[in-house]
Amino acid sequence: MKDVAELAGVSIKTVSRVVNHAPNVAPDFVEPVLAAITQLGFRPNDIARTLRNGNTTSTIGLVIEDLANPFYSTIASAVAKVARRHNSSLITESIEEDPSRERELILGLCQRRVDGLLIVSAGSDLAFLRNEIEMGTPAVFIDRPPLGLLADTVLIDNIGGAKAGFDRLLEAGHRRIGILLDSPSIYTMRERMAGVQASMAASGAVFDDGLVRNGIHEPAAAAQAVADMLETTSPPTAFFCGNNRITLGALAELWRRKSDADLAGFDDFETSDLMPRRLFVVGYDNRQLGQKAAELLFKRIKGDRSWPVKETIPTRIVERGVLSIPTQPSTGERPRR
Amino acid sequence: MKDVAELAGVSIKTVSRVVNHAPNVAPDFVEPVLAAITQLGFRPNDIARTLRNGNTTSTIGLVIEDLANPFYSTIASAVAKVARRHNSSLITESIEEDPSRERELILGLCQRRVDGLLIVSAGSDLAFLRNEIEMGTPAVFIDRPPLGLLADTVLIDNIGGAKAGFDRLLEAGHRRIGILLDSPSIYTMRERMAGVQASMAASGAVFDDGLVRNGIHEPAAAAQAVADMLETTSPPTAFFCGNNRITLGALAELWRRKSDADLAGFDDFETSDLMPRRLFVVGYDNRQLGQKAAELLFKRIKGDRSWPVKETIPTRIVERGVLSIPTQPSTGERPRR
DNA sequence: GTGAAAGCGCTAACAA
DNA sequence: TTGTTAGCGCTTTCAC
Repeated sequence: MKDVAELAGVSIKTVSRVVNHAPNVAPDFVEPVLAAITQLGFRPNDIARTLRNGNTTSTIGLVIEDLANPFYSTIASAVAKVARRHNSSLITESIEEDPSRERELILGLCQRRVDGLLIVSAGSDLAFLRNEIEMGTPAVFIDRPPLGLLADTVLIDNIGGAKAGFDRLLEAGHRRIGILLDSPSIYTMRERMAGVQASMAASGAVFDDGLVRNGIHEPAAAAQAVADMLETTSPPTAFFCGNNRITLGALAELWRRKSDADLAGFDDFETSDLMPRRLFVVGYDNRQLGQKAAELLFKRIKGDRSWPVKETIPTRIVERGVLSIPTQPSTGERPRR
Repeated sequence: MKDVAELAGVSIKTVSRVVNHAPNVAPDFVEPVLAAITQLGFRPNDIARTLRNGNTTSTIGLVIEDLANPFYSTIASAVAKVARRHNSSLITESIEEDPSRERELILGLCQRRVDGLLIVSAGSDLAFLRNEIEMGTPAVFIDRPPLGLLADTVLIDNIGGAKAGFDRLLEAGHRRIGILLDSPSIYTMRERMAGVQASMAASGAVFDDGLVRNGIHEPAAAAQAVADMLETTSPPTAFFCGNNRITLGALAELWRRKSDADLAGFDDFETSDLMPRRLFVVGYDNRQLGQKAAELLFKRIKGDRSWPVKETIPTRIVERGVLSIPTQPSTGERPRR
């Protein structure tokens, strides 16, 4: 910047004014400055600018498990769109398989002085964040409420959705329904299991421990669980899956075995209407999770200090599979995921 | 930091040393400093640190079209993993539907002083980047070479893959093959079309303009194109699709019409083995695109000034669809996409 | 082993 | 309207 000023024969401050399109600069000055800028390839340094201007970095941080999972990438996409509207950029940190890293990643973002945080928590204790929030870094939680903290949260209607999905299987006449879930340490899994139990209670069905499989973290494990259960003496006639990855694994295994066991799963997904058999999915607008959370966050960033908000995204049961394909293809319009 | 120093009764510099785990600090000093840090909730300001330390932000920038598309989010995930290994964070900027924004997004990242850039170019002229690269912000290009610039690039074998895919349809006996592509302004589409033409040339097939549809940007448009072509007087007996989104739209429409037209498409995708009919896909390791590019970038960041490199990821043809499902479910292990 | 002072690149406040 | 000065929060000389 000093070099530009020298080359243009003006003061460093004038350069600053030109760069920032300040109102009062003599037109005679602006031109040589611009020339010098291009000649020297000068780019204003946002780092220095941020340091000077009270630390608003125009950056927000997003903490998720893994961008490769469409659930998270859809959220990230929605967040990015809102961020852009607010002239903000997005730093994404992936926890991947190691929840213990959650804390260090979040603190790293705080050190970078992001304007705010969006967190799909892996479940670790987030009490330490209270300080950071008080120090001026607001945080909004997505899909799972924070542990040890009261803060804005955007959730899916897990209980209602799971109940409705399970209801559908009961309505179809099933009485032995296999239940496939990821680890109960995950909030959504506990909630969805509660929804299943609510459905059972309402219908007078009897809960059978042997029909529940936990800790299923990938499709292959779901397939294995389905295989195991189908080979018992009294196999389930239907399965309820706790998320989309489990649904996919279960579906593949059912197909492979030419089993006609019914299937319902939480989460819709992009190609659900092209699946080779009927299935019920608990669908919702995945993008809304990210969008609403980001909008809440920017309200906070702008100074909103009102009481923390909890929003819940509604769900609906949809029948999917090629048997239910509509007359006009809808692949492009349905919420992805 | 000044406050911490005061509270701990030491100099500001000592605080700095403690925070940075500097080698030579008297143990007597470190403890009260740490106490003061926790008491005051002090977090070192990375912004200021960066400014002082010659502008290495430990951040890289990724410019893509949209995280909601699994093609891009898989790349982003792979990049994030490499970045983490190098203690770097990832800022992702989405061009979305407006390629003219590419330049401004890239320059914005330069102003933020990212250590390097990873770009899936939307095709605008990137000559301006030469300056930035010379000024010390290396850039690596993914999936499409930069326009007006020589720089590291990681590509897919588009021509070879498309040729092999088209060959497969010809081998199956098809002579009228519909070709569905996104806009020819996209590099990969031109390359893949070239691959198709190479296949035709090798087999002596005659090129028919009427069998090509361009500018298909979403599944619904692909479905429409398939519908149109099937209703002509001499409809194609097979379709070749330029990318995964087109393949999905075409597949949905073929299913809806109960058409047994054959299908081949560039890009594999997560649920391809659960599609209700046979299809051929041009598969490749999608994560490698991001991973190799990121590794190249970090080499550059570390000072490698050797001649620009061009890497090509190989492809292979795979038959997908439930008819080809293997004995053991493979959903969890195949490269996604 | 520790501290004082200078400065990273920029801009707000003030002076000219 | 333009330039000078000071300082954002930190770290790096270089004395002490």
